[in-house]
Amino acid sequence: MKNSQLYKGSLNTIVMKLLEENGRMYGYEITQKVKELTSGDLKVTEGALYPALHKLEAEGILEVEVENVDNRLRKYYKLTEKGTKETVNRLAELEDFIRNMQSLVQPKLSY
Amino acid sequence: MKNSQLYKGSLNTIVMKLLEENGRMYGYEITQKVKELTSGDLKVTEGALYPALHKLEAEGILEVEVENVDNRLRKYYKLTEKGTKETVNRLAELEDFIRNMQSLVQPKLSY
DNA sequence: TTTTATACATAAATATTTTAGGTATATAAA
DNA sequence: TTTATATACCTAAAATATTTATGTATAAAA
Repeated sequence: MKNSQLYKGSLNTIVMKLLEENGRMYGYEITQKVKELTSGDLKVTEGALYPALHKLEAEGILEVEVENVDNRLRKYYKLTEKGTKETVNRLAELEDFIRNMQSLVQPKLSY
Repeated sequence: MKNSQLYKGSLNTIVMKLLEENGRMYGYEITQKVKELTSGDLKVTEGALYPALHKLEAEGILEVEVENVDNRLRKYYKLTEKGTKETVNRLAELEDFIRNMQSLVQPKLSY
């Protein structure tokens, strides 16, 4: 995703949260949305994203709707009921993670 | 480290910051300190920690001083000069990471 | 007409961590 | 006194996630 190792393990949470916000999204759209929301700082690579989407679908977290737009394939993903519940947990874990990291390193985050 | 994937990739940063704070520490001490600072929430496993310490040492980020305390071996690690410089970068990356994750997960705060 | 953008995908290599052991001493509990 | 817990190090196989490097194909822009 980036040259920082820190993003490892955060992709699923990012995807799930974006889908919770936006209802349904397709893979390419997710890569663009992440770039936009982080001012170009974070680039989700396709080699990471597509396998992640497939795995979340296999786990019953996401479901897919295939559509054809302008002669191009699009696979829209959205959270299942199970996925919506699981997203709540993931976001709580993210909050714990950020809180714990701040306890450990106390970065000066005075924005 | 935990059942949350989010901590993947953060171990080096945690270790380096703790050593920056505390001058020198030994492995077991690091595991206890992390537990303490996160109120028992985060447990650094030895299977992750020791290989990480060895790798940071091999990279010239850390250096080691072996001592014998109460008939038990202790390997004190501290940052090298290179390691101290590198720690500044890692902490900046962590701040970027946290800021980006907050942009992604709390988009409502961006306006 | 060549490049860029859109849109999907996989496979080998790499990196990190988990899981599951192992050795050994000191102290507290049963 | 035996057992469990705490201290203190370690590694190796397996699991997991991601990077890097490709591949296919259409549409639009330079």
